[in-house]
Amino acid sequence: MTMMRSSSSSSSTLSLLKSCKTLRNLEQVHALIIRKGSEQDHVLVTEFISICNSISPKHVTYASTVFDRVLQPNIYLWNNLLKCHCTHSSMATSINFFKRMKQSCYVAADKYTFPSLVKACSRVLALREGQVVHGLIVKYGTEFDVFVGSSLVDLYGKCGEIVNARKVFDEMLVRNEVTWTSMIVGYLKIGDHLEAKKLFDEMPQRNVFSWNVMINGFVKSGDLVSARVLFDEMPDKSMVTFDTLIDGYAKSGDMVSARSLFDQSPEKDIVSWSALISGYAQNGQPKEAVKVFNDMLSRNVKPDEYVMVSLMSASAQAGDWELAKWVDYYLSECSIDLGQNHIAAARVDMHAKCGNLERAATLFEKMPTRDLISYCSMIQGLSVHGHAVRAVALFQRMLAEGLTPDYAAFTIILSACSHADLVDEGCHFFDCMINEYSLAPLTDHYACIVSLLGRAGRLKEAYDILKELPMELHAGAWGSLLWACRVHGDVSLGKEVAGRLFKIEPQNAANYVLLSDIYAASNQWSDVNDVRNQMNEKGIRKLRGCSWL
DNA sequence: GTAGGGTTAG
Repeated sequence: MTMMRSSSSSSSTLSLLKSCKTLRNLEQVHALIIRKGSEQDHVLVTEFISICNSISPKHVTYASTVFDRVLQPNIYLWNNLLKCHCTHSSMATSINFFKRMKQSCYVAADKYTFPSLVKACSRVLALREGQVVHGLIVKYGTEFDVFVGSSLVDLYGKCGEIVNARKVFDEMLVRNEVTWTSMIVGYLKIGDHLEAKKLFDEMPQRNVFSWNVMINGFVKSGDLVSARVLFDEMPDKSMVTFDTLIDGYAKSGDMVSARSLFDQSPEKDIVSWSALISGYAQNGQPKEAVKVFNDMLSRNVKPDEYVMVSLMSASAQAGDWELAKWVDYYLSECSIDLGQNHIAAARVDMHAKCGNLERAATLFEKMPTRDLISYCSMIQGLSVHGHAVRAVALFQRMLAEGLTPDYAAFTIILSACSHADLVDEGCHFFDCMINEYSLAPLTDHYACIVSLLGRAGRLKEAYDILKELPMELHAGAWGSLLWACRVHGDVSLGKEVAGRLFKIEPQNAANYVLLSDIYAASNQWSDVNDVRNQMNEKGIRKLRGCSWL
């Protein structure tokens, strides 16, 4: 403050302003501006707004109040606060602010006004609003500015309006790397990799963005070979370049390449660590994921929400109760926003899969709103740990809350019923799936319902469900029905079912053995012999329990 | 005399 008092000229206030790092600093300089009667100093207020914007998105309102005290804001001021709104507020807020600006008789929009406004539209793919802005751009005569043009190419490209994007691009008088890159993004967006690559090869200058965009385009389309070729050609790779390809390898399941590139990467940022951890978790190597996570901690890299979600998924898969407890504790201590549904759902899922059902239930109930994902995590947790009745009750509650179950939700509830022989409930949900939610059951759903009916001895009902379906898709369900026929000694249905199974999987010894057992159980020894002869004729050998290890 | 804009990754 002593330093502030001694400063008298506007330029020293300006440099003080530039050195502000926190809201507290800003407030102090703000007080100084007021005391010195500089509230109408356009340069100072412009800088103030810009600093507000860079310190935190939350300070847009603060910037607005300072702006509102300026009697005749000039174009710099309007444009600067418009930019704040465009980067942090909703598109509607930004457009409303722009309307206020248009009504002000002191200023006219210029070429600096529009790029951020177009970006506000492109961010939310608001094509209609973007087109209106494009009209204004022409009206104000700013369409030949390279920044304005690039923003329009970006808007149309991101909205999939490739013809309009190209039209703007072709009509521009000056194009730079950003213009070309935006055009390439447009072609990649509609999946035209050939045209994208053509532009990439044609463009006079490339920067790091252009390379990364093109590499990412190949990665997204699954063409990791082309991505790698470009990667190896690229002169000055950035962190993003490594991140993109490491993540591409990890998502495609090629953890060997992902790991090797990660090890080559000169620095490792949070995105690379996250890609590797998530890759191991998604590819069934939870232990490896945890190892990488520990390695990351030991290098003092702070995990973020992406990393924590992957780590929770790994803990859930590994069923590692101790690890789950530690992760839970870590989450409660760190600054990650635990209110987000996908994080809460992952947390519930982790505890449920690790068998800590009470903790899962507590977290589940504490969620402000429960979505389908978190319900399913909780229901599945109850089901696999033997609480089918609670699982059914929770499923009912989910329906009562008005959530719409999908295929996966029905698989979970039918399998819960099937594990606990809840026949009536299972039949009810199966019926509900078809008639109330208009979902045609898939293989897994048929397998659950048939095994459920079969174990309950309701063989005819199971048969009636299956007989109308294309057999090839449901061999498993037919097999489970045959098993039920053996358990309940139904010879005639067993013969019928086995006959069908022999047609679609003639080499599966288990079906012959089951039929032969069915005959044997009712003392039809000549039929037993017939089945054995059939097996011999077809050269099928009964598989003995064996292990390759 | 002094100020401002557009393109990439999980």
